[in-house]
Amino acid sequence: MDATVQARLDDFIRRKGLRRTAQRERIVAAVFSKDEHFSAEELYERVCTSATNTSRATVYRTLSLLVEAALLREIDLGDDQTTYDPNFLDKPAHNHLVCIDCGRVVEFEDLQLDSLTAGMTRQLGFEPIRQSLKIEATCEQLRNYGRCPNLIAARLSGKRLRKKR
Amino acid sequence: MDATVQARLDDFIRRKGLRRTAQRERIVAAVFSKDEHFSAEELYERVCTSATNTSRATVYRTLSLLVEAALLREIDLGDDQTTYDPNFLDKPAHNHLVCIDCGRVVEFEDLQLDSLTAGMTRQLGFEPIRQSLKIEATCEQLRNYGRCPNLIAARLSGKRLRKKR
DNA sequence: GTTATTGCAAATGATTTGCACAAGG
DNA sequence: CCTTGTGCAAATCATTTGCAATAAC
Repeated sequence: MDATVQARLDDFIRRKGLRRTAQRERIVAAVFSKDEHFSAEELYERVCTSATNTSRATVYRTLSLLVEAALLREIDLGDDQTTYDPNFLDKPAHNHLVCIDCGRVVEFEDLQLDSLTAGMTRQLGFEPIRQSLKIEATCEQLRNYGRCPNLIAARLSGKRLRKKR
Repeated sequence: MDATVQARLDDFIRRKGLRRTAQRERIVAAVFSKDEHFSAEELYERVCTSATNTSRATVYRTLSLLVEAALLREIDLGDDQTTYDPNFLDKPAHNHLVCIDCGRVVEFEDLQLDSLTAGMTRQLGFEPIRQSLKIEATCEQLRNYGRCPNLIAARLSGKRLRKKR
């Protein structure tokens, strides 16, 4: 876990008078151990091993705290569960490309995009706070070569691709 | 209801071998009677008067059909219900600005934005299909004058502003 | 007459919450 | 101690679904 995250977290805990518990430590560690997106359920599975008992309720409650502390962002990828993104402290306005075919999610930033949308927002009489661009696309690799490494990897790991109700 | 919508709908009904029922007619009429966004529940209330009986299930089922027929689009405005947008036949890639303060939703298009994102998508190895930009912003009017006509109107009509769980 | 459609009520599934017990400071 | 945090199970809430009754074609 990054020092910036640690510092911000300590500050948040102090300001809000929160307590340090084993569950929270474990959840926070799991959240920031990689910088991939995850769902609450995926996090729960990472954190609730046979040895350590952590309930879903606590996972959800801790996630809310981290979002409130601005250490984590909620994003909507079009499925029916919230996706959390631990990887944006140094990327204030990042956007997502979701592949309809292979499920890959690509994160990107673009200054030109940001200034374009900021200008539009002000023109409309608002002050921009946050933006998210979601691009849905198809995979050229899959179309041209009939296969895509990501799709194969996803199937092997049983990862959810897109679970629309 | 617009002739294009009617034609597309007729075509869809024919192709899929669907039947014309009183419920569907009523729902479709309600959907396209204005070009405002709505939730399934709002539509249900518009359509289920004392005289005519229409169940939520049928409303949901018809909404799915209309989305499948590409006559309606589902959008996510950050609350916990799907919002439907009947007003996009002539606006393929429209985007939304949601005001955190006054709840106003402004729809807009921008060709520059579209070509920018299309270029980025292709560079990443995908073919763009659909995009949605959601900008969250604060209301300058409210900040500068202490009030915003939209907020007042929304409160009077009891309209949902942002219902985050 | 078939086959699609409806309404109802029950099911689903992610998330939240009430509450009694446990644990941090 | 006193208050915050936890786990559990029950509650929510939008949406979906099974099924028997009904209505298109």
